[in-house]
Amino acid sequence: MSDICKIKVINEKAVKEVNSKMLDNNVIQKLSEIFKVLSDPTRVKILYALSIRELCVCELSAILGMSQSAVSHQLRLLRSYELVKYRREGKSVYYSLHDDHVVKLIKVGVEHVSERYSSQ
Amino acid sequence: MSDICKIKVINEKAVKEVNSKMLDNNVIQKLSEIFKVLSDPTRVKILYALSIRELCVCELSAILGMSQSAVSHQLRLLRSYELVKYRREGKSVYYSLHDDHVVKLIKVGVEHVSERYSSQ
DNA sequence: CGCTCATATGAATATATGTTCAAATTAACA
DNA sequence: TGTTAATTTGAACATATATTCATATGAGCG
Repeated sequence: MSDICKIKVINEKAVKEVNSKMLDNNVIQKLSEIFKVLSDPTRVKILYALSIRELCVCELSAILGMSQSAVSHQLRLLRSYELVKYRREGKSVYYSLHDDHVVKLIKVGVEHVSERYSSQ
Repeated sequence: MSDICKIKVINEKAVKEVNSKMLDNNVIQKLSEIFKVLSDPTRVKILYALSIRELCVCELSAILGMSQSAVSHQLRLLRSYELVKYRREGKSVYYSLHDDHVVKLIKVGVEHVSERYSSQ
């Protein structure tokens, strides 16, 4: 925070240009938050699974090969971001996607990954 | 890992269906990795800034209001994922985007965020 | 060469986070 | 109502990670 580089002329131009076009801090924040949610394999699997069909915690834990507790913790997080919703049916709680915004992101991500690790 | 739920009939059907349609583990892994890169506000800012124009470390640190060291550490990470490339010009090192795959992701993310926090 | 500026790097620290374990809810059902 | 199954929750632990500080590298320049 102290040692900012000394070059003046060229910098100011570039810095000002970029600053004027930079995304709003609030948007950046929300953006990185949503990416953080998707930065965990378990959560991506859960969301993708739910994009196929509604599932209860038990089924999810079987699909993921993980403890119900771990799955439940992740579902709690996904709930807090309003990415999933749930309904109770007897003893089971069925989860589904709140909407399909996130699945779009995942699909674009899949494209990115494929383009990166196949042709190139 | 021990207590998988006891319901048999309904589950097997759902579990099998989802498992058959589930994304490859390798893809999931790579997917969450790229999302993890984007899960930090600083890195998103860097990538977005570089999508506007080529910048040296010094300019980036001015734009972000962060120490050169912190920026350099993040650039190193972005380099390791081949998201940015660089060229030396005298004492400065100029960074630019390796390609624009990631910017696509960021832009879809921005759409997601806007749709989420404006209309709804 | 010695000096300075731009950048990189390594160690250290503080903080965040994913899973496990144990215990608590909640609903069905006999 | 007492038992069991499905889920949730809280604490704890281990691991990851973003930034800082100090130092190293590397290029220009006198």
